[in-house]
Amino acid sequence: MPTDPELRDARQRAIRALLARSPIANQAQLVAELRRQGIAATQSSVSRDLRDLGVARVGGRYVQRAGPEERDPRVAEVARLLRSVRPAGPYLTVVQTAVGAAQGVARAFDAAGWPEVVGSLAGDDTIFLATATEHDQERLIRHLAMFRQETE
Amino acid sequence: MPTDPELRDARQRAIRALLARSPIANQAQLVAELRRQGIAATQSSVSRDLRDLGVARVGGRYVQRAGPEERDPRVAEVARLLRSVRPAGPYLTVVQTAVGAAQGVARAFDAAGWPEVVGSLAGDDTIFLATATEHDQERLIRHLAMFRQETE
DNA sequence: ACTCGAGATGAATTTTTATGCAAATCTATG
DNA sequence: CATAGATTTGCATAAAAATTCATCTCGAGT
Repeated sequence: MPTDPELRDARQRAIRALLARSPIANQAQLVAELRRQGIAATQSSVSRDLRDLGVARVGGRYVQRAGPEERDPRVAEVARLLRSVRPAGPYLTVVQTAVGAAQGVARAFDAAGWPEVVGSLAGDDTIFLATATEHDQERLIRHLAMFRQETE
Repeated sequence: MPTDPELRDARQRAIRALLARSPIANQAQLVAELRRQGIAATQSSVSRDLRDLGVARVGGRYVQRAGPEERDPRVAEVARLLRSVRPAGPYLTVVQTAVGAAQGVARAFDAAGWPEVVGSLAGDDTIFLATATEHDQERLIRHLAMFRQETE
């Protein structure tokens, strides 16, 4: 039983590639396709991968989202104002922004309508974001990371 | 056990409204929310509704799609060239277009990348679209209907 | 080297979702 | 009305997906 994060990433990339080529009906089929590429995997792992990748299941099919929700343009506008994103326990995430920008950034987050955010509170250069579960926090941080990248 | 199509539509509208307000984790919860609005429903019906509405489940939550896939702008461009859409048996759908437009329209369909379309073949004013299942055909026709509407 | 903690994994299980089927209701037609 | 056909529905069940749990691997720190 390998515990290699690289294998995991390789598998997830393979899944992305497979879904990009054509939609897939269920996880068992995905496991079979991976196996044909020489990638061993179980339904358990694939289930977790699909969650991590944010893949959507629509009408009984897995499809890649173009990310209209993940890369909200209103958030992209304020991306350069982001300074840091850090979890504070499993349910609260603290975002630091440029001085005076927190209110505006928080409004952009609200506009994005990320489902994992239960509520937000903005000060001057700090935003508190509350999420309901640890998974939600992970998802939120992943969303935010997409915008952080372009500021580095 | 009512068999009323209006109740069905009302339920589906209620589901849309609920999802617009906030994402929902599973169908049982959806049934409960509906019941609180006085709408009786079973998990069976809700399952079928979600399929019919094209609602996506992402990361363990049902979310409304903004329809990036359903209302592809490349298809919208050629919408006025559409003349008719008719099923020919459960797996083949025949689209009539303006004379000479079939090739271009078919290219737009391909670009849209609708997952339910297995393959397409375009003549001069006719396109054949092959789908794998009856459900897929229904979905395809629903997709096409969205563009037909604006031509009427 | 040894121990500890943090992921990652698969088998088994639970939970959730989809569907086969028969009953019920509506529509169209004679 | 009576009847046939088309749809919708719920129940029971099958199918699929998520999660629990024990285990394994890798590294950091001692």
